[in-house]
Amino acid sequence: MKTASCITRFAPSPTGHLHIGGARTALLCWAFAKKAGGKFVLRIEDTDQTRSSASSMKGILEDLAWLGIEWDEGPELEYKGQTLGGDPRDVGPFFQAQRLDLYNTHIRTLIEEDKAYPAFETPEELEALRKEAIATKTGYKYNRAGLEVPLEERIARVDAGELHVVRLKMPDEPITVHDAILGEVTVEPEEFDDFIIRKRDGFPTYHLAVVVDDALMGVTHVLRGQEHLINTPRHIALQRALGFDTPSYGHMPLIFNPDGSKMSKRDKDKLAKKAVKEQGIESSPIESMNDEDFAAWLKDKTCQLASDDLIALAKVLGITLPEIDVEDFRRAGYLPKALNNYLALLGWNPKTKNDDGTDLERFDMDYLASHFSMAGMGKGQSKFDRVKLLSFNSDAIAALTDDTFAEIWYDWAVQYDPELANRFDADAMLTLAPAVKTRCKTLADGRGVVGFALVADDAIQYDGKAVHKALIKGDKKGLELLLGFRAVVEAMDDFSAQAIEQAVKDFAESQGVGMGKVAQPLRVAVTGAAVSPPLGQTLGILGKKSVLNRIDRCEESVYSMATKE
RNA sequence: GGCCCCAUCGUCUAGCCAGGUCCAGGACACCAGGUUUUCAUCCUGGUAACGCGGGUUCAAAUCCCGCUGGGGUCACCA
Repeated sequence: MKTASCITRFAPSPTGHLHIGGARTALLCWAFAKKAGGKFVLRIEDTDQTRSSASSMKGILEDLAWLGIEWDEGPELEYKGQTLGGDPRDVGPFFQAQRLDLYNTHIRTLIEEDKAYPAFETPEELEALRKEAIATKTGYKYNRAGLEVPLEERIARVDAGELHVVRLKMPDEPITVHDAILGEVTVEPEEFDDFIIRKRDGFPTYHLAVVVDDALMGVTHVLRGQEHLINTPRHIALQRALGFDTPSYGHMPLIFNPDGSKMSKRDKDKLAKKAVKEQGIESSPIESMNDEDFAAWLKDKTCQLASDDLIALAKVLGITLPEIDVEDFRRAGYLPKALNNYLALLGWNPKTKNDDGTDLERFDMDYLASHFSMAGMGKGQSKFDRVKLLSFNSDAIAALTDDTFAEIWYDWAVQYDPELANRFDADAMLTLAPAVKTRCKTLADGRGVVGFALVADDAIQYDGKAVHKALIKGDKKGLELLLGFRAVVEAMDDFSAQAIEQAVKDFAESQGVGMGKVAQPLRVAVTGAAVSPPLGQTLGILGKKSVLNRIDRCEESVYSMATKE
């Protein structure tokens, strides 16, 4: 095995979509490796047979690839004509379930060297002991009963095929973690018991697998969430028992919701359940689910819906689900660039000034890969501020060229908003691009900006207030100007945005009024509202015929409103 | 509850390690004004924080202690 100067890894368990917190961990691991000129390894921790799934694994790989967090080694994935992953150092496989022999070899060694031992208690027995400990308010610790069994008997029982777990004999000494972010953290031996390294089902526990794999894959730096800090002394003990080197550790602070709660996938279900109750819905409003399952889901606080069902439900309820998984952010129309930038900044700071003296906050993946350093890592937990992310995202969208925006928007729509993609093809979206780009914070927002073009000419809902203000108020000058300009439109051959703008300007001048006097009635007439993209673009998107239709329809609607008064 | 980690504007943070240049800087949000045919963009300005209490020191956001608060963890999950 060849060991590079720096090898980091991201090791998700394939039990669901990639959580946004996981994405940040992966991003910083990636950045750390890139900066050091090392390698970033992806490993799949699928030792929990009951919860792991191949589809989750695939989803996580795709999410990472979409973000642009490319792994040098690991499971292979074809993405946009590129192959990610591979095994150039021959350290695979990268699925823990395929590495059982490796783990068992090491476990056997530990047992032979009397550093680990089989234990025969059933989960039920241990649970009883644990409950007793809680009842008497003493901390629970495994009582080492497995060690009481004479060695020969242990061997005999194992050989006889009796179900057992294997536990590590924890050393009776304090263990210090030298953490790159938090400094030295020492934990006393009383805090640990002989934890399980192999389960009854023969699979290693996370602790054993992670230590063996990190060592065998040559991992030099482990960057992970702070929830693992207490595990690290266990891992160090395991490394010492196995004769492995201890890698450098860095435990980064966790990310929370703005209200301080954990960012959990369940938040989505929670919100949906609340909306269902508020709206008094009693039977399943979506086809893919029957009433029975719906009721069961509603009743059980911990019950989670499949992603597709949840999305369908949210649509019916008219609610926006909170984004928690990378997949949610993709669907909502965030750009990887903005998401990565925001994520990196959540807990890491480049500590660099821009030329104008402000702090550097906006940077891309190249910058991260060439400037990331542990020195910039913060220690405090942070809250996920969607509003700031939205700001990053709108800026990233606005900075796109029209061509790129149209391409990205179209691809997004094909995948997440087919209705939109049907109404506007890629060329139409290019026409829309200048109008939409600066007006949407996410790709999903784009729909709202061009909403006026999505309804049929005879289906426009006129905003009474806007109609009144622009067309009726005063001496009906608004309506007169509108009808006057209708003739101009009819005579136009070139119906481009520029030509329209010019025509409006010329017409206003000829009538001796300000541009607004012509523009607003026109805007209200064709969109139904007082707000829309610039007139040239608005009319251009609709096309000449549609504009004339809408002006006529508006005229009728004004007469009917006037009659009512 | 035990153990462990953390603590600067509403939020993310710079400053803290090597105390004075900090009546604390930036970003997002918010408020006001300007540009604009509306909206958005953009520009200008503004409001806003060192959790509390002790120490050490000529001097503390920065060092020490306590408290409070937040978080993690205590699985045959990872």
